[in-house]
Amino acid sequence: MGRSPCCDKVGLKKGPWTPEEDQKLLAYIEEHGRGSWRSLPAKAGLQRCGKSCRLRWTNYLRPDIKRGKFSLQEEQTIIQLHALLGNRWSAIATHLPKRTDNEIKNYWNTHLKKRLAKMGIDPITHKPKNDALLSTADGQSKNAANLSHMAQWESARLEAEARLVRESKIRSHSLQHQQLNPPAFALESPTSTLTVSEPMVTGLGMSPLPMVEFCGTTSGSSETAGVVKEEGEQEWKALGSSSNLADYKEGMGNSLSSFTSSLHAMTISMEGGWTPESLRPNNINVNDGTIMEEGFTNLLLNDSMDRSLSDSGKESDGNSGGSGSDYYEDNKNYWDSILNLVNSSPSDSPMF
DNA sequence: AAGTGTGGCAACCGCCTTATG
DNA sequence: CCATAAGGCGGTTGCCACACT
Repeated sequence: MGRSPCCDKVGLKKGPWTPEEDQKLLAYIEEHGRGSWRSLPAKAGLQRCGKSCRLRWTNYLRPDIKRGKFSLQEEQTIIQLHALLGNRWSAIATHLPKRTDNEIKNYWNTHLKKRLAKMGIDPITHKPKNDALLSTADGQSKNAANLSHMAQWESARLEAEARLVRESKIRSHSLQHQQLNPPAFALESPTSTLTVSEPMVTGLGMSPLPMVEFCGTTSGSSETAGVVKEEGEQEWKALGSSSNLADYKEGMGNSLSSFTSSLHAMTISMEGGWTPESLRPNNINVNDGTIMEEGFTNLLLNDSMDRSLSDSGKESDGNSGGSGSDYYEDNKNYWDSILNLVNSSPSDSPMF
């Protein structure tokens, strides 16, 4: 019944890995491949449990890991994907080849979360904090507008989440289809497999939407998707023609576009300040190709600026170590660069 | 120079899902 | 179909290095 008993944990070493242990694990995997993590420690001569070996390998020893400082581009990707996916680090890591979910998680917790918090952005919901929005100089009319904007913000986020759920449902439905008709295109990373099918009509009132799938490397998912994995593979590889690559890029762009276009809509509505007029639906033009980035940037910066102004005379809290205008410029550039990424065509995006 | 505080990161823990007999 | 182990994932902890007092 069931599998053979798990490794007994008596006498197994814990804590930091020594260079000797690393060498043993590396040597074994290079020679034999990963195989079963449970049996690996004994075969490799390690006094560790399989789980510990797997973690050490995936988070540190894997040859295709990029270490060191995160680039601005990577930061942007993390922030955007976290807005969409939340703390699904493995899913986020799918879009950052050579970075592990653990590394991304640590970087988020130690750097990005704090930075967003400092800027008055709730790192969990990715929307401006209530007090930040409500701390504007003049009174109630703006408060009402701000609350409306917050509702729109949340609405945009929920819409994106709903779309993800829809796609997930479609995915499960399409797995059978894929078994008969392998996907037109597939990407895979050492830790996950991503497949994209041809665009399909996904439901009532929805435009054709390429279907994007995120599959773990659990045995079966790759096979189901019609992808053959190679152990020790060091680079992502694209299976398919360049035209299919274009389809994939377009699909990924559409996948994220729900959330970002909603942000853009809000951006436009915010332009010119927090006025009731700006909230009218016809002021929201999602299809407008020219996105007014300044509005969103200003939203992100309003809080710090407001506080900076209202606290004039007081010492700044050391957010940037510089003057208020320096801080404003830094943040503005930061968020503008994020918006540039969002607004650029998918083919321009380094993400895709 | 010594003590203390803080940040960063590797590793562990526990839960959940998947695979297997 | 059920029980159970393996694998995967996210949250948390603990250690180490560096900064500050």
